[in-house]
Amino acid sequence: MRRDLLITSRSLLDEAGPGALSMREVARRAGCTHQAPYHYFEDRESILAALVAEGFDALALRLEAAHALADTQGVRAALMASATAYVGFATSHVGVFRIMFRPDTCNPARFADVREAGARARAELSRLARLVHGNKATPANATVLWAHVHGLACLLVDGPLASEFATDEALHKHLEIVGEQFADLVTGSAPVRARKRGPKALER
Amino acid sequence: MRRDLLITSRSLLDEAGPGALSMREVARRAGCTHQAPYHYFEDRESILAALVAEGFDALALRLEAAHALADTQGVRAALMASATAYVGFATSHVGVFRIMFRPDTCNPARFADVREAGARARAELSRLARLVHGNKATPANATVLWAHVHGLACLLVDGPLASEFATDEALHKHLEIVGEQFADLVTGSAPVRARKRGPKALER
DNA sequence: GCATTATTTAGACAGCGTCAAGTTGGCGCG
DNA sequence: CGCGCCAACTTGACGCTGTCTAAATAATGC
Repeated sequence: MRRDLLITSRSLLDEAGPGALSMREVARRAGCTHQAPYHYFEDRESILAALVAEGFDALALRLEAAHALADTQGVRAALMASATAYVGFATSHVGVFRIMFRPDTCNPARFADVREAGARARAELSRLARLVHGNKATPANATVLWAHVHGLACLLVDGPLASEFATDEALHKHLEIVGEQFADLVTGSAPVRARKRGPKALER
Repeated sequence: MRRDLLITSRSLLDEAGPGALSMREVARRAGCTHQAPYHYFEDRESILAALVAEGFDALALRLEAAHALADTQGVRAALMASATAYVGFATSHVGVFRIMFRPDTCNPARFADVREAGARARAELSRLARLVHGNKATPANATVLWAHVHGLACLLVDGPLASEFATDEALHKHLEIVGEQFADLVTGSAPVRARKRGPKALER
């Protein structure tokens, strides 16, 4: 039943946003009385917290898988895969992603499991920064990296960019361009010598 | 009175988040009955929309001022100032910034002025991208730029990074480091040239 | 002074989260 | 079997919310 409530809640979240997720609506859809969910969740926020924690875990998992590509396909591939993983998670779990970084909707201070799952995801990003920058990696490197993928995900999920990339193909194509550019940026000057524009790249 | 309601609303938003901004609480603080605000705003969302539109305008203004630095202090300075302006706006207008990119709280589709103000702010970012990348600027350039500052702002405002930069000095210091790095990244090889070749950086 | 309009008020309604208390059904134990 | 017990769930209430309707007051133009 607990599982049922969570599934119901998630679809509610995806369909109509956190504002539409009411204790009573969840109960209604789950086919029980308005008070039944209180046996599994202390309050409304606890339902959201459970979903958020799950979300962070899923995100960490995706990032981990992307990281693993480094062995077979190189650092750059791992970096781009990570970016795609982050953004991909956001766009395919819109409802949950939206509230994962909203302390006024789901306050991590209240939920240890949210904090822990969040830390796992974050650690994965730091690990990626170390992969990219080697021993010289600083916290700022990780921040820049995180900020970039997070910003992209936010803008896509919350509209401003989404309207321009309605279809999945358009989105994917753009992700590749931006991802390329992003990889260039994060890896620093390295791609300049490595990539397409050739020698001329140095002077422009 | 309309002004009064907006001011009251904004402080409410800053103090306790959008969830605490109720039509009735605003009325209470403004010292009128619970129905009076309806004469100036169609519904609750309209109050938020008015604040959001103001927010986008203020943001555009800040970005414009930062952009102007390009003439006297160079492109790089303008770029860093823009980043600081964006993040600075977010951290000093937390309440409003939080809802500026939340379609489920303030839906731009409903409010033309929100869309227009948003477009102005966005145009300012595109202009910045053109400044940085010259004629070769692509939409992707602007997107990368926007994503980066936006991500940074979000992470700072919504907690994950805020906890690490409690004091203003710490934040400012970090912003400089990240800003530097960010400027390096976005300008691609430019900073390399700028640093090594000096004055020639101006020629472009 | 009067009519019209802009403001503001009062009251009602359904829906919300949540507290308190009651009901049901299954399990171990004497 | 009867008993207590505990978990799962129901029922009913409370004050809060946004918003509809209608009435009352204040301001304005003639």
